[in-house]
Amino acid sequence: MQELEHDTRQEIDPIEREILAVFVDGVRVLGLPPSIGEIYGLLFISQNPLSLDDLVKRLKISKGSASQGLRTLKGLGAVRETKGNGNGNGSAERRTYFEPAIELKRLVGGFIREQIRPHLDSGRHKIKRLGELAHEESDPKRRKFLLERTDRLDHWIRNSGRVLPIIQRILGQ
Amino acid sequence: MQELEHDTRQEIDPIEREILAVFVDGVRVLGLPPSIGEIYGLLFISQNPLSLDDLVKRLKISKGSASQGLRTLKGLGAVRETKGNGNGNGSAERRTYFEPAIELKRLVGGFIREQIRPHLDSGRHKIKRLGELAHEESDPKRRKFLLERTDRLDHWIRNSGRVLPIIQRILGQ
DNA sequence: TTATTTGTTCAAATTTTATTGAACAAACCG
DNA sequence: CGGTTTGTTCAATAAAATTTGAACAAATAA
Repeated sequence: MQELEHDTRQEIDPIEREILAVFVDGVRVLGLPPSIGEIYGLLFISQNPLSLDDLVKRLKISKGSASQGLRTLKGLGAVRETKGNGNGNGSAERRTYFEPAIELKRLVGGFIREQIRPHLDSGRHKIKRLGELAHEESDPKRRKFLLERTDRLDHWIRNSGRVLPIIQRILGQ
Repeated sequence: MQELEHDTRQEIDPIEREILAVFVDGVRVLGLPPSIGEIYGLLFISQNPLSLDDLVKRLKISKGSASQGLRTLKGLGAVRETKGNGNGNGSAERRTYFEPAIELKRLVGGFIREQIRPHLDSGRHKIKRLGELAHEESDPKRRKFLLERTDRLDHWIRNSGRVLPIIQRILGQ
């Protein structure tokens, strides 16, 4: 079957290249790999949904990278799938197309859910356990000190948890 | 000169080991290397200030790592120097000792100042430039779309900036 | 049925980041 | 002065994270 054109020029022009760079920098701050910044960035500046294959061709990355990157982005709620005719004509299409979620609220929510909450939760558990261990310290002075410090850690975690919904509320406009 | 004992036992016991692990995990989330988590962690659970040499011996890390880690932590405002007699006896001491800043407010403030603000600022500049580039796009439809998107990026950055002082306020108790 | 398209997985290769350790400098001591 | 202590720097090395690409599976088509 003949490949139809649908805004999938091959080359990435200079302004696109710069936008991608901004996203690569952005996701690095969040602890995500460059390929994810490129994938999300290209979706962000594309007027039509793109398929995995489009990403591979235009970004010149491997299918493996594209597949894993899309999985992560889906997990973050940062991309949506639009099954079928993403190419705009009426033909049947079984390929999956992707478009970016561009509402900051949604992006932040996904990041908090996937990357922050799990760490806070596991942190809370570990610190709870630390408190128990501290109780077993034999030297009373040392025990008091350790309990003080584990208690402080506990406060840190609690306060961090409290701040998240507020962040979401402020960014959700 | 004879080395005096001042709570600088050589070995790290199991509870200390676990606390260090919590800090190593914690700083990884912030994009900092493990050695920094270990250094801050050991200071956090020490009842006396420690010298660079104490860190090297107890954590079994190189002098280079300890020196660079301490520099980063100082830059973040996460450790303070206490020049001179950190060992508690009255003897003259020219070695520098370090203690951790344990107020969450201060830690968060330092992190925002050193790691978040600079990225937001450079992001703002890059995005401003992207907007200018988008104006030069020749295809009117494409230009409109790109301006829409760069404008959205601009809003993201602005909102992110707005949230920081609020975070600091909430965590500052 | 076989051939083709679409996408996933994961071991190996690559790239990036962190750590080491030796050379160096500065400050103090005798 | 020479010797020692304290700490920094940075090129080389080690370790960790990312990316590739080939093997594989599932779904459709012929």
